[in-house]
Amino acid sequence: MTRGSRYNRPPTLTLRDVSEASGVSEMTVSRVLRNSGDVSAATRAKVMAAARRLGYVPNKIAGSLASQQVNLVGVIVPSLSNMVFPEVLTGISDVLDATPLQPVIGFTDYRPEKEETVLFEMLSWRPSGMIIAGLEHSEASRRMLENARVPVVEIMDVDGTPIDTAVGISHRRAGRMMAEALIAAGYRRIGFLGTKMPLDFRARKRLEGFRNALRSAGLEMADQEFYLGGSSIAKGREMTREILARSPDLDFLYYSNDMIGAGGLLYCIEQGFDVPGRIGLAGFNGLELLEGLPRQLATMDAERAETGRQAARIITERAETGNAATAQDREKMVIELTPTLQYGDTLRR
Amino acid sequence: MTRGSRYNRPPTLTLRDVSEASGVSEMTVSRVLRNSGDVSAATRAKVMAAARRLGYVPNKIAGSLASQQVNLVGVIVPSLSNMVFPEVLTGISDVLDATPLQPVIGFTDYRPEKEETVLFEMLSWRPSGMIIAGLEHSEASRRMLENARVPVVEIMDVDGTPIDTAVGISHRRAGRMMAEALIAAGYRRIGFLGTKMPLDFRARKRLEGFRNALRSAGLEMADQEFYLGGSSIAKGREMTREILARSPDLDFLYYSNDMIGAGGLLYCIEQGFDVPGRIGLAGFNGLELLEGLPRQLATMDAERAETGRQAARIITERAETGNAATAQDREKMVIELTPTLQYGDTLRR
DNA sequence: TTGAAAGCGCTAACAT
DNA sequence: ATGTTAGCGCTTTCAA
Repeated sequence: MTRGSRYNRPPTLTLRDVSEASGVSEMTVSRVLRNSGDVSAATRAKVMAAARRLGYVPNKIAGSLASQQVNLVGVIVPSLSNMVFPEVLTGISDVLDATPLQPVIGFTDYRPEKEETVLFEMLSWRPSGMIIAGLEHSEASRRMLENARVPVVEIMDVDGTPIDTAVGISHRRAGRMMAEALIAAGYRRIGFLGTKMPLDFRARKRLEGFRNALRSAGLEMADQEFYLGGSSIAKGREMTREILARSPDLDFLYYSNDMIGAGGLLYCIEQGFDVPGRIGLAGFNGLELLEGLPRQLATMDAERAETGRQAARIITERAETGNAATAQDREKMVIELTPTLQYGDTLRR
Repeated sequence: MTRGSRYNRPPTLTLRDVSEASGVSEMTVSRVLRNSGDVSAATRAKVMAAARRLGYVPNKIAGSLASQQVNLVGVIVPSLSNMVFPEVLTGISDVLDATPLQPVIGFTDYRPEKEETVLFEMLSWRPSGMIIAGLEHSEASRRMLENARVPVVEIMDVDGTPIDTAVGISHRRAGRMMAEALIAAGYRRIGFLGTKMPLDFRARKRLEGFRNALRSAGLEMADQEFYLGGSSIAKGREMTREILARSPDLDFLYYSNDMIGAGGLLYCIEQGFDVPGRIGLAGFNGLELLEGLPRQLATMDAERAETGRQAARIITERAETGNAATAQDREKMVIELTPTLQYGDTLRR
């Protein structure tokens, strides 16, 4: 049977082609192309020339099957739309770029079923590690991650029990910190504006932490406004109008993200409100992209790039030391990063 | 030699484990798990139960090697940071989600060498298709794409010769359209503000088209300002201050993207300029996220999501009809989408 | 409807 | 420094 005859598809080049073209055995060609083992400079040159001339591209499918090594790291995040995940991915890339590992990205759209599908799909490629947003997963997803025999890093949340390792900020603490800051600044009639999305656990935890801190200070949330769909400046503007129409005496508005916070800020400025005197405002995320607004919104930076970098580093280290250290035989580890409060121009000190 | 003994790594489950657990041959297990061929309901049930119980995850590496089919589509874009590529990716995902194909994303950071590396890496996985931003590639990259024997769709630009198929808007035409609109509106002293990045070919083509249209109308660009680094509202504000300090008589500012355009808009409003009377402004991209600013910036929408959808559709169709139709034996095809001019509140009609 | 055999393209392990 | 052999886990093909 001649090569390729099993399929009615034109075969791409193989090691064998390079071997024939260079007069060097397949095995040695393989060694040259992987920079592995001792190969004389002369043969190396012959092989490289032949490979380049033919335009040979190695087949990683075959290579990975043979070596039982796949230099991919699965990364699962909710979406790209809200600006926060691109920064995490950048952090991950920055670290992996210096290694043989390559990130492969998947999206859940905040839907557990989709997370399950994407995860199954990724694990079927036998990656060297998994980085996944959040600590809340379906039972099936947890089991898959536990059985996968690869290092697993859950990112952007540490409020809960990780499968293996978690890196990120505590959103409960972030909410609490913001509440404490604005109480200290003397604000008392506090409103909250945020997403209705029941599956954004991190937003929910921030709200919980915020509310608990208010209670500890003997305060209650005075009013709140929830919305569906994507965050935008326009949405924040509209919601702010509504909550203030209903509760004109609010003296602080806490937004679940900077995008809607920016809308609120623009609205308040237009209305001529004294910010931060008559009313204070704060968002969450520390979006650089909003710098340059007429005033700087108070916010809390979530250490996104650093989270990505640390997660990638953990995977890299463990992938190097062999796959001995996996979810099974390793103690759970939590790395909590500390968010920074930025007062900006919308929160009195 | 017992299974796995070649490696000192604990093996994950294989078909053979499911076969043994269910008392059905490996081959039939494979058929069940792929929904292929005729299998009796009884055996199917047995197999599914065993697979689920064991938590079996198929090994796509092995499967793809055997079947010579890889259900991956490589997608290469410059970056995620500037908001435009996430939308393209969303369009691609929307279409691929209904197929067995999965996107795999790579970034070039606008660097041809990195594009080359990423492309080589991707092709080594033998994907079913490639989607890549732009028409400008290094010689090596072009050759790789030509020899890859997979459908190739170049996106977001049609000003040039595609390797195989191109989908997107003409940036030259976009620049020209904007120039014609503002000339028709009576603006005459025109300034340009944009990125210095020599490798952002699309931004450059827009500028070329814009300039050519000015010349056709007997006008010259009155002043221009270039910057390095990422686009932000703050940057746009700063640049606008500078260009107007230097050339106070400008009556129109054309920004190479909406982000810096937004900064310019905020600056002009603050300065109390009559926009669009005394001075008109326009950006490029149609970023939804900026809706909600005090005024709506004139812009031109680049059909990003639609570009992604069409590209994905092309790959899907060709992947189905077998790999016969590849870059080699197919005529080059260009699909030009038409951008829409949005006047907003900053461009007189 | 089910099974057995061969082989996808490469690399680990073991010669030489 | 180079070559030989076996096999990675699955699917195609062919036989029963």
